[in-house]
Amino acid sequence: MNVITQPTHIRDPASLGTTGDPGTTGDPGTDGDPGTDGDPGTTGRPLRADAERNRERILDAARELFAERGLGVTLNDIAHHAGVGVGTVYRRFPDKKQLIDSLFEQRLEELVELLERAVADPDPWHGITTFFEAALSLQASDSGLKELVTGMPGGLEKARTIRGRLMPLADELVGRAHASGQMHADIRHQDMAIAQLMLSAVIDASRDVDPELWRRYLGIVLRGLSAQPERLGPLTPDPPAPERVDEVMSALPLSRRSG
Amino acid sequence: MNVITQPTHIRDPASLGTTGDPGTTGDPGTDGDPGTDGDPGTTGRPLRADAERNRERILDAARELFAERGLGVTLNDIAHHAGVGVGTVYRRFPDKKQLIDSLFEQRLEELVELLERAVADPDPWHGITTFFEAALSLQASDSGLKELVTGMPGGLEKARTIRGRLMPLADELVGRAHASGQMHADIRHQDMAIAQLMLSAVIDASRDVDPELWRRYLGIVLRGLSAQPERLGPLTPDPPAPERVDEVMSALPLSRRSG
DNA sequence: ACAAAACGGATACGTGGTATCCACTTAATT
DNA sequence: AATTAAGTGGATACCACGTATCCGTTTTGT
Repeated sequence: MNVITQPTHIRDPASLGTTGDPGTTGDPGTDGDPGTDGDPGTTGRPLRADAERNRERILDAARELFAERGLGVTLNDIAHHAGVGVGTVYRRFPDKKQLIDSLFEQRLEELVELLERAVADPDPWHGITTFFEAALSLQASDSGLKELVTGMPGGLEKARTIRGRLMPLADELVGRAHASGQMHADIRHQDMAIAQLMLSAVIDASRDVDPELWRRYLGIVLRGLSAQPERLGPLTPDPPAPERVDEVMSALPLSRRSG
Repeated sequence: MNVITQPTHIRDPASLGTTGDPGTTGDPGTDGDPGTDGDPGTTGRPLRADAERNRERILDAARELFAERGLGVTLNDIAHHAGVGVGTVYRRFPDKKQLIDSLFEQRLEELVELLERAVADPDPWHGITTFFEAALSLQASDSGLKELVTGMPGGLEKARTIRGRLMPLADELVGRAHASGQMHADIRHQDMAIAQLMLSAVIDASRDVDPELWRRYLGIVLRGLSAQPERLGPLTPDPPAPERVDEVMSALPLSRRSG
């Protein structure tokens, strides 16, 4: 399930009314583009009160559903959850990409701030651990955010550029941790990203079994990154019960590509 | 993309010929079940020479494609790659599940052997590292195997039971490593599985950028599991170039569940 | 009261998978 | 070589599910 499925309709003008479609053949739509209706917020004209109300509702529903089920939810789902018709959603947001963009811009900004705060921490290692904890915590509570950070759904540029802003900060942070002798010498800042990726996998897989499980494996990974692992605290929480390991292992999505 | 998509056809008898389907309405098939044709290998009657040849071809193609692209490949893909028609594949293998089962039973057995050998290793830690290396190496070179080990596609029982056989062995192995003081005291055998899962994510994500990258992160994870991380060797290979981190982060499949 | 704006949801349309059917080809047997 | 059962192939039915449209109806603002 690609998060942003390729637009499929795009009715070939030549095919208008050639494939059946009883009763709709003639008379192009009156709603299709009634005077640059789309793009509210850029155009000056304010939305009608009910429209604005619905816009909010849609945004709320989208936020909730994306967080809960990831970016894979359909606009129909969102519409239903918001208590409006599909048409309303599509009038407001030309496609899912724009809806996601307008929703997550701010959330992604949070990540940057988190990392900036980590860099500013007088104790670099403390900065690193708290950053990981905070960032993963966000991802654990918001599937949509997680997918924006790891999987790059379709062509969301926003996610890419944000990752571009994170990189130099991570570099700085790792540099400081090296200087203070707390980070193992052969760790590079790129490893922070891959660590995130590994832990994201745990978040994903264990969400239903123990939503806090990632903390344990963050502990293990941090030991692997640290120059003085013996100084780090005990692992929490406990590992999954042996009977449930299977559940965790089985909860991962599978790879793509078919032809 | 679920690996084993629910069968969709299963033509409702009542709907025969009610939805159009010009020219096919009457006269049930002559090929549908000509005297228990299916299940070759259990039934005594040997296959005709060409049929047997095609069976091999299909198996080869399936092996190759599953390894290369994961269990998501369609039977049509396999048929084409084998140079036979789809019908031929479906006559030989009632559905994809059986094809997978007959292909991977042996491969999964290999994993068990690998772990048994690790348990037998006089140096438990050496056993652990070599097991991880061998198992992940297998997974890196065979997407299908990887998916059987982590994602449990649909209802493949075989994978589940194999994992059941792995567990006690892992327990034994971790016990020995504890006894020899090489494994960190608070590690449990369940953590081996989750470590696999994390590293599988790296394998998946980095396959196109650097297929050996998982070794570096295995190194980091092993440091996190070890009681004496300072004794472990340097990390290899190097991390991905900063410009390529994005590629890796973006290569992960996304979560499932829609409604 | 009236027009413009917005609504809603049935429905077209596309994609991409599974599985079928039957006219034709081929191996095995006589 | 003739016969025929076994096997083949691939166009096609069929379905699930997603996106996006269209237009009769409802609501808002003046």
